Parts: sequence; C-alpha cells; structure tokens
Amino acid sequence: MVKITDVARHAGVSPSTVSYAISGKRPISEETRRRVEEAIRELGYRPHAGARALASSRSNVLALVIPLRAGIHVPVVMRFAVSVVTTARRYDHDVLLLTQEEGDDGLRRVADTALVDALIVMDVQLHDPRLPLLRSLERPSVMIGFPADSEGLTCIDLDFKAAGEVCVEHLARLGHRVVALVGSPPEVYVRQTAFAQRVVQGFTAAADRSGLASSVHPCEASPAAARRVAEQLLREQPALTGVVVHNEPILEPLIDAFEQLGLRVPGDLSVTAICPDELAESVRVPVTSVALPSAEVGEQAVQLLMKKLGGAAVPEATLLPPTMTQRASTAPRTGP
Amino acid sequence: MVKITDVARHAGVSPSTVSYAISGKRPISEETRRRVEEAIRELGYRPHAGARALASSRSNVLALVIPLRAGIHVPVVMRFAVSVVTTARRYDHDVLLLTQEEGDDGLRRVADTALVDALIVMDVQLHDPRLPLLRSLERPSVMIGFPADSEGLTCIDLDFKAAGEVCVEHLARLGHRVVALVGSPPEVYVRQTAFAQRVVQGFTAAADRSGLASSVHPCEASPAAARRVAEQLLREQPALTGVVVHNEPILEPLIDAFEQLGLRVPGDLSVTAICPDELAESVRVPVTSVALPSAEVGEQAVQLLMKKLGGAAVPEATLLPPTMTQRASTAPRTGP
DNA sequence: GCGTGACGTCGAAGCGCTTCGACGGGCGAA
DNA sequence: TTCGCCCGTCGAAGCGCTTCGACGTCACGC
Repeated sequence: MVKITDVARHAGVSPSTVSYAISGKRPISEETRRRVEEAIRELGYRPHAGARALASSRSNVLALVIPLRAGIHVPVVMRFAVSVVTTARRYDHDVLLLTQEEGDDGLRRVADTALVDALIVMDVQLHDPRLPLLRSLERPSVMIGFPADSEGLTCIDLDFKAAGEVCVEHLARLGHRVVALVGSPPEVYVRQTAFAQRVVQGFTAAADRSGLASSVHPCEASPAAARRVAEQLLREQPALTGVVVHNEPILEPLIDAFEQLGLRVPGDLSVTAICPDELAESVRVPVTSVALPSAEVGEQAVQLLMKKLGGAAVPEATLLPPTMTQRASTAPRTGP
Repeated sequence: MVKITDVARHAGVSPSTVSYAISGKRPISEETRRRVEEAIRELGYRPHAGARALASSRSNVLALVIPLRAGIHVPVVMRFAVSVVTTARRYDHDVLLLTQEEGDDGLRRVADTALVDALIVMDVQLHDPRLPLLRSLERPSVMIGFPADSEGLTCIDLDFKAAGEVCVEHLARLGHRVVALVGSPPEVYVRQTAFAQRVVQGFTAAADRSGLASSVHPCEASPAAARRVAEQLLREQPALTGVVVHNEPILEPLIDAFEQLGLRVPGDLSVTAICPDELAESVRVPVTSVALPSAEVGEQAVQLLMKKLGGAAVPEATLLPPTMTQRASTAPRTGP
C-alpha cells in the first residue's frame, strides 16, 4: 500500500504538505501542488479511509435508512436511494445502507461508532419512534416525510397537501362537481404516515372550498380491491365524474375496472393521480398526475445534510411544491 | 466520546485487555470479562469505526453495486439488496451502496481506500467490463450472475438454464407439444446478460429433447408489446398450448392479451413463468413458476464473501437449483 | 523440586492520516 | 533600514484502536 509519506518523499515535500495540497486547507504554491499531484498519479496513491476518519473525525459516509414495509412502492424507494447516492458522490461522500428493521439500535450504532457523519431517514411516521433518538444524536439528520412535531429536526418531502389540492382544483376547473379520492391501503393510514393524511386533508379542503361533493376511500394494493372500490363508488356516488388516485399499484387496475363498468376515461370519468411520472406515462390511458419527485427529494436531502455538516443553519421544513402534468385521463365534464 | 482507555480505567485493566475481551482473540478470565462488559455498558462505550479499521485493516463494510439500467426489475434488486444488508449484519458487517454508474472508478476507489473489505457486484454481463478489475483487486468479490469466463472469480445465481428446462419439462409432462418462450426485452440480449441467454438455452434444449415445437420471442416490457407478441404467436403457431414467460412486467398483461384473443388460461393455454413468487401469486390467474430466489442469492453471496474474507476457498460457481411451484395457470393439454 | 506450558494480562508500538504551532523568507509600510 | 506580516512549508503530536512480544503465575509431569 502506498501511503502519504511515500508521496511526500517522491515529491520532495513533507507529509503535511501533501495533505494540505490534497485538502486545500492551507495555501500551497502552484509548483508544489503540481509536484504532489504528479507523485500521487505516478504512485497511484489513495488515502486510507479509516486513517482519514480517525484523524479528521469525518468518515465522509452518510447513512440511508430504507423502509421495507407493506404498502410502500418499491421503485420510488429505489429512485430515491439512487438519487441520494449520486448526489452524495458529488459531495465526495458515500452511502451506507440500513434497513428500517435495524431500528434505533442501527441508527445509534452507525452514529456512535462514527461510521457515518450524518443520517437520512425515509418513511417517517407521524409519531415515529425514532424521533427522540434523532433529536438526541450528535450527528445531523434529515427525514423524508413529516412527523407530527418536527421541532428541532430537518424534514423534506413533496407538499402532499398541496398535491391533493392541485388535483381537486384541476378537476374543479374542468367542471367536475362530484369527486372521490382513492387512497393508500388502510394500514398506511393506521400507522399514521403523514403523507397519506396530508393528501386527504388537501383533497377535502380543496373540494370544500370549491363546493364539490367528495368522498375518501382507502384501498388495498390489489386489482380485486380496486374493482371493489370502483363498484362501490358507482353505487354510492352515481354522479361521480372525477377521481384522484393516490395508490400506485392500483392506478391501472382501477381505470380498467371503471372501463369495464362502462365508464370511459376521460369521456365519462376524469382521473388524476399522485404518482411517479414514469408510472403515469406507462398506463394505457396516460394519466394526468402530480409527480412524486423522488430524485429531487433525494438530492435536496443530501444538500441539506451537507449544509448542516458545514455548520450552516437549514430550515426545519422543506416542502416541494407539486407540479401537475396534464395527460390523457382528464377532460372537461360533459353532460348536464 | 468514551474510548477504550476510559473503559479500561473503569474496569481496572489495560486497554489491550479490553480489546481482547471484546474480540475474544485471546483468552480472558471470566471475572475480567464481566468487569469489562459492565464498564462498557455503564459508560456506553462504542469502538470508533475508523480507529478500528486503521488498526486492524478491516473496515467491516461490504460494497454492493446495484444496477439501474432499463430492463431490470426493480423489486428484485431491492429484495436482493435487503437480503444482503440483513445477512451482512449477521456477520457484523455493514453495506455501502454503489451505483453501476460509478463504474470501475467507484469499485477501485472503495477498494483502494480500504473503505470496504469486499465487493458484491450485481447484473453481471457476459463480457462485463469490470471483470479485469475484479480479478486484479486485492479484495475479494462475489458476482451475481455469470460472465462468459468466470475463471478466478466467484459467481452465484439461480441456475437459469435449469429453470428454462424445468418450465418446458413441466409443460411436456402435461402433454403440450407446441411451446413458446416470451423473454426479456431485446436490449437484455444485446448486452448479453448471461441469465437471459441461459433461459433460452435451457428452454430450447429441453424442448428439443422432448420433441416439442418451440420458438423464442424477446419482448419489450410494455402491455402493448405483450399484446403484439400474443397476436404474433397465435398467428405463427396456431397449435400453441404452452408458454414460458421470462419477463416480469408483462406477465399479467400477456395473460390478459391471450384471454382477450379468446384463449383461456389454463383451459386453452398453459403459462409458466420465471419470476419472483410474490409476482406469480399476485397475478389474476396465479402462475405456475420457477422462483427467483433473490433473498437466498443475497444471503449466499454474503456468506461466500465471509468465507473468502476468512481465507477459506470457495467454489467459483454456485448455481442455485430452480424450484417450481405449481399454481393455477397450467393444466393438461385438452383437445386432439 | 524444577522445567514446561498454558493462561491471563500488560505495555508499547504502530496503523496512515490531519492539524496545530512554528519558522524562514519575502515584501510592504513606516 | 527595520519591523511586522503573510505565505508556504515542516515537524510533531495525536486520532482510538489492535496486536505483538513479554512476563508472572499456576498446575502438571517427571
């Protein structure tokens, strides 16, 4: 293994000079820097991560805790993770993967052993049991999603309330008067994941504001459940012409179900969704949707963390504004 | 930060004794071990990962390179990753997440800086550009999938050839005489990912052995493409009664397409698939399938790596035998 | 009774890097 | 001309841990 002293000798300088040439933490003459860089290249020098971490008390590694529970949409998690890794690399950091399963112990372990400098936690619940730990940890963290009380924490997510509103407002603008929200599986509400409830809030508030008749329906992530909900909606709200879907796996099955029940999309029924663009585009009838900006959330989460590591203050809450893309699944209301 | 000297003082022993008590690398009296453990608990001691890595030249971290290209099925990758993390934890290791995108440089970086002790590489191609690097690296690695030449490497995967054979043999046993394979998207074959070709080999070989008429059809991962393939099959092989599907996203759309073309599954057409059990079970007609054992592959990959890190020899190739689960999509051939 | 090991513990020497204080030389200001 | 200061570099002191050799003790066998 080639070490910093080898580089120093080869470049005719001291090890500390090599270190400063690499880190830029002290001024180094152009000439010396050149010689050092050349020596590094010629010898193929790579600083030892452990030694670095020990001496500088910075590991340049971030922890990412991913969820693995029922009701989460895997591709979204994956995109998010990839975006975190990619962004972290831009800041010369790596990413350690933890599973939700490890829980508090896992977080404490990687933080206390100085394996990581900071943490990113996904799938935050309203009363997430990890909150006290994250508050007490000496290392900065960012949460994806919002707990009930975000005091002293840093959170980021799509503004799901606004997303729900945007969907309703779009439908209202098209003249629809009776709308329904088909939401996430019941367990998602039961465990009080904030984003699901926020959508409901936004949906309901906007419907009330616009004077629309509305209803909310949690739904299992199976085609059969989708069909049941479709039938129920038609039975209970025969005047229904607008639907908002916040449940990735059943988006397509639900549209199928409506069509099989004799409703054309968007002819008889307009559908909007809150889901990744990728999914919205791949449905048979491309769906007007509010995008789930996983890549952007991941990128910003890392940037927030970098700021905190740099000692800067960051806002406690970052809500990404929803952006709606109009596709083929919505149209002005026809008929009476 | 509480360090090993604090623990030593508190327990009335020397730091080296604490170290040995923790690692068990030298015999320690029961009494001393007890005192040390108590001191650790009372002080909340956590060994500093960097210091450990520096002194022992072991970071206890594994690198996992995940693919992000088109044509791969995200949930499978995710399950695999989770199983790697979980298994690694059982061996007191953590997992660093790298993306394919980082390429050779990324691998070399984490290996050369001693950030990781060993590497797991997914989505290996027949002539994977990373092979020379992995061979030359001083750190052990395991590949998920098989390159054309696995000399000097350690590879593990489902035995896809056998999987293809098992599917055909199952259909043959049910009396089917004309079969087709609907495979992965063309790009998967173009870039010569071994597993896709292996399935074709097994499928073809078994069909020939059993004297079945057979054909092979790569297929894009879209419902529209599935429908086109279904139509084409009916046109070109009107006597077709058995289909093997090796393409997760279109499994359900393909069955839908067949049924819309007037073929009942399994009445008129038997369908088997190579896919995760989870998917096979969630289709409207549960599909007889060979499981994609991502969790098992991940677990065994880590175990292989641990053996290599322990200095033990491991087989170059590990092929997991396919296991078929019979479900509702296959039935004996009826008619003439 | 003494040599021989095994056992349990200690002290010291690093592992490879960062960082702090110091120092010489050059330059501008007084 | 001299003082002070900044620039560029060096040396040394750790960072917190593991590991190696050494040493004292005890039990055992001859």
